[in-house]
Amino acid sequence: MSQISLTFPDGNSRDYDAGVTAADVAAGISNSLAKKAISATVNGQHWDLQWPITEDASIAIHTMKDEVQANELVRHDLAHIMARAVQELWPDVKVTIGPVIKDGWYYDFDREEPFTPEDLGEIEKKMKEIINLRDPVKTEVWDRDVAIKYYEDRGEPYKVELIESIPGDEPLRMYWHGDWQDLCRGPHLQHTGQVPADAFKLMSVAGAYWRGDSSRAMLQRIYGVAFTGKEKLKAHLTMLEEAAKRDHRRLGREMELFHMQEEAPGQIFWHPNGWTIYTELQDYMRRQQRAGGYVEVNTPQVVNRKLWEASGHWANYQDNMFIVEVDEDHAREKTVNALKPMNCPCHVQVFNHGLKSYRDLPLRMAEFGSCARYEPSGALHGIMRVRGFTQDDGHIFCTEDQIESETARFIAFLSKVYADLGFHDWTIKLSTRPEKRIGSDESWDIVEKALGDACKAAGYDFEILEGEGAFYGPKLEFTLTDAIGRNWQCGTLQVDPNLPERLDASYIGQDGDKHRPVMLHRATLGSFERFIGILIEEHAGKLPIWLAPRQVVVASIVSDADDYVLEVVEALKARGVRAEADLRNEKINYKVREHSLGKVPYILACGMKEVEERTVSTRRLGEKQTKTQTLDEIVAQLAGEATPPDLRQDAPAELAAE
RNA sequence: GCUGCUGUAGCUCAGAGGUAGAGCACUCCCUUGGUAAGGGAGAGGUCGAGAGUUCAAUUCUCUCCAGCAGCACCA
Repeated sequence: MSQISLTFPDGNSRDYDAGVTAADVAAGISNSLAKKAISATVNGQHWDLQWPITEDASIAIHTMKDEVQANELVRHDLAHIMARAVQELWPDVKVTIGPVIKDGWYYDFDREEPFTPEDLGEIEKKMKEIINLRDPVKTEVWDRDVAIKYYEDRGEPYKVELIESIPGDEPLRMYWHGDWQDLCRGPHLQHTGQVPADAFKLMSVAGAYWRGDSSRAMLQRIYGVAFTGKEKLKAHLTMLEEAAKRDHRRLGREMELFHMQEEAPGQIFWHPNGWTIYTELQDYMRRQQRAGGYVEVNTPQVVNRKLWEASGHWANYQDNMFIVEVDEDHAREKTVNALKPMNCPCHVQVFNHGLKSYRDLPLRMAEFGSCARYEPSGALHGIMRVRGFTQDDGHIFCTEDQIESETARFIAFLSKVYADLGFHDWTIKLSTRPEKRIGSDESWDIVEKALGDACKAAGYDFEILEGEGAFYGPKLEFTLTDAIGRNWQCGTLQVDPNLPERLDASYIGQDGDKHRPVMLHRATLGSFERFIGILIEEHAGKLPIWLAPRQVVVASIVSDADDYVLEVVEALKARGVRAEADLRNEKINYKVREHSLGKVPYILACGMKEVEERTVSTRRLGEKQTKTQTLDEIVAQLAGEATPPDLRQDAPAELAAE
């Protein structure tokens, strides 16, 4: 038998018979490692302990201490254990697939009756029994025909379909957890007892389409989360609770920011508090865009279908548009219109009005454009996914040569905005040509390269999303990470030579001929509505003071201080601070509690002592400690702190120390 | 849009085949209290909408609407 050489992480190597398994290798090292081992990495590939190794390779044996591998195996084995538990409880249930996902796994089942929450409890119990059996996990490679016949005989049509979709040259691997069998590419643990029985939880059950195809059967998907230890599960569940506490729908209600009601599904009734955040953010963006060389425009909401036909939206996007037919009794002429789902066609109309010269390019046109999209009902989510929203939209009309510099310029713009808004952790993704596309390969080459080079020139790395571009051009997506680790795609930049063509945009070049400009669609926040949702969740409602709807509440401790409280409020308002008086007949404890829950950044309490000394007792949100400050001092301080970040440097000199 | 669940006072929720209840919030009264809930009284609901079964429906059935979770969608 031939020999192979295996190299260990410490650099040492040893010879083994070809076909040796990682389990044999571990056993050769020590008894305890043989027991503790869960898998190996062989030549960089995650490797089942049972798989034979047939050539020289690097090898590392993993134990539960190797978090990455351990998590994957635990979750993967739990998927099988759950499927086994379900089939032991309900033998008629058909199994499909069960992959590992972030923090856990899911498994899709075909079963007549839905699983109930009580069912989940039973399944969990059964899973723990299976874990305690410490059944060995075994694996074999099967012939295709044998596997298909096996599943046909067992009445598992989904498995048959799966096997049929696996390329013919790939070996089909079977795994057993005890007597229960599943098709699986592995790797898996040594035995079910290696799964920690106290570090997983079944979370929910929901419908999911077979193979993600909405025209196919709806299966029932059970989600679970699992970790390598009990404490980690607990930490995860705590994080979920934290996320629930931050839910912008709940905070929006509690902080009286907005509401929604069934007469206008997917649209927002902004209340004074919420609208303050909105306008503050919009004012900020407007200043940034002016400084960034944009001209601002505003275009119609209700636009005749002729324009949408010309732009291509009527053919490709109609299902998502609100169609507005004007009644003949009320109008001179019956017309069919649509609420604009996007601003771009209207911006081209502005561009087309009057002759444009190459000297006008790049022309950066911005609009806080109110758009309406008929989103599928199931897609709606608070103010994050709505049917009526406003984009911080912009279109840059430029030449192909200017794409790179304009892209670099936009990245710098976006970077400043995100930093001002407190987001320092964000990434760029470059989506390249999809299969279904227009335009020549040469022009795709040029434009994709321009986007990539612009990122590099701006000093940013990017990830490539192969084939994810729009049919007309590649795009950059800007994704930020929030305080609890969630990712939100907000900014975007898309290259579009198509729409100028369709809507016949042109400029006069240096040569005196007409040329076609390229359009860059770009947005920084995406939509104000969604971005405000993100901000609310990012800060758990405790917004930075410049965005906080109510920045200061001045509360009287005794009613004899009321006049002074009003004077303090006026002094703050005169400096542009959003201040309110609370003169209600309540104890200071009550007022502090209420405004703390309302996330007001500052509470200034005034009793007779403050009246006599012309001071206030300052309490910052979340701090127990209060501080006595003179009226002048607190007014100057708050006027400084409440200034938007982009205006800070212009703040009066007295605030420079802030 | 699909599957499942849900819809009772402004909010959070309880309840039953015989036309409703709690806490908080709200209004009024007492209380002027020093940093996360002082006390008392009062007002407030076509039980999501429509139809059906029934002597009787908010409760049971059906349809619709909306919300929640997931899936699909997000040219």
